[in-house]
Amino acid sequence: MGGHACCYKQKLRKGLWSPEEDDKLIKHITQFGHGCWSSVPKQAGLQRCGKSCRLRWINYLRPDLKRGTFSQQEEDLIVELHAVLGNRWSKIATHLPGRTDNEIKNLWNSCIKKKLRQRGIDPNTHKPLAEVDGGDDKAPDNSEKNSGSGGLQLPVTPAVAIANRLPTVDKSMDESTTSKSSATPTKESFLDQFLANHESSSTGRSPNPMASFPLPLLSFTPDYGSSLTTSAALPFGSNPLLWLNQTARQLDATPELSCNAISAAVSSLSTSAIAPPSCAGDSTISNWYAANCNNSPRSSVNDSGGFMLQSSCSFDSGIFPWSELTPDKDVQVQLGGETEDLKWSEYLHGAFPASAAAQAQSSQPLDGDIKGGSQFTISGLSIWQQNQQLQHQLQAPDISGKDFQSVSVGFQQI
DNA sequence: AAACCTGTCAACCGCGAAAAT
DNA sequence: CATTTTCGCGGTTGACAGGTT
Repeated sequence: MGGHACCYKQKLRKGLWSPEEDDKLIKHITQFGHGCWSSVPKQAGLQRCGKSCRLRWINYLRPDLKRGTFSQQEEDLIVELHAVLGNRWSKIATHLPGRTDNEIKNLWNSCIKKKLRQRGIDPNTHKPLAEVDGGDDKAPDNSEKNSGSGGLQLPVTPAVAIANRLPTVDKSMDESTTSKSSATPTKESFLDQFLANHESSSTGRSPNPMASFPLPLLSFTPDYGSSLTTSAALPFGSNPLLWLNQTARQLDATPELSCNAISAAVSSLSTSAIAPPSCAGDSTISNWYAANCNNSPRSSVNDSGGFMLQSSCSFDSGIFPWSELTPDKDVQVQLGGETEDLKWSEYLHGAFPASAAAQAQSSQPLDGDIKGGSQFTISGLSIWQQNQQLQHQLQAPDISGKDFQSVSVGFQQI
């Protein structure tokens, strides 16, 4: 195998990352942002190429990553999105907050494909295997196979049924944020709006974080095992909090509405960030990092099968960039209409490894090429503990409608 | 107990697009 | 406008762990 030209030239390290390297990278990025990736390794003192640093950060070290097993609803959503978007993993990943394209790609190749085949569905075309010649492993060509233009429409999965009704999916559609409004809420308009909302949220700066609620789509996917019913779907434009309350009542009356369904719903209430998992009652990133950021992924996986409730914290949908933060600058934190003053340095102490925080207090940004992409929204971390409580409620195996109502109250507080 | 098989996942590679020069 | 650099994406590889024979 060849290597990167830059790796050859500079004899850079390859392969697995050591904890020390991770530490360096985290410290550097939490202080200065990534800026130009090619300059990161030099500035962080790493013998890696910038590409490798970027990958490590995006796929493993970012604090807003949701780790652990995929829920059934997440898998369903991936299947649905794959039927529409094909192997555009990064696009699909934008609809699953806290998941990386690499993670989704791996899941698809190792798990979902097999499951679909076992159900007699061709994973590439999303059509019954019997109807697919050869069943080869070529990725779907969205603009052709899924457009459903002409020819006999064979029985297909709900996902491809929807996809077939869509206009040709091409790049221009991906980038479009315009949504077609329809007087009658057909499935087509549902999906159109779903995608439009997701596309707008995929920028990380969606004005309406509720726009990416996945339920309407999931409600069409009984074949994939979703336990959601149409009645549990959130109508677009409705108030999610009202929906939560209403669904809470349904829960009491409908115990078969599974916890997973709820988790999938609530997990999409905010698309911007994920609270680090497995740290209930111990809510610092340093602890989370100690528990999760090592080179033994198998030991760091949260196997609860549940989901991680998201806060409004994000490195990508930031309120202010790192470069604008000075160590003792007072920041105002929005908490559901209330503002809370705290010092940035205190905040760092509470949220990051002490060493990184200490360095942050004594350092200034390296140069002016820090990009907006390395921004950090402070509000989410400050409400972390609230999220931990909500996580506890939502991860309970037999969640009740009463619990769900308290979740709704919790969101109102957020 | 050893060899083999299988699944998972982090990381690498090459390419194209976008941005910078 | 051409060239170079940087970034992001999707495909692929290889290490590792656990299971099976």
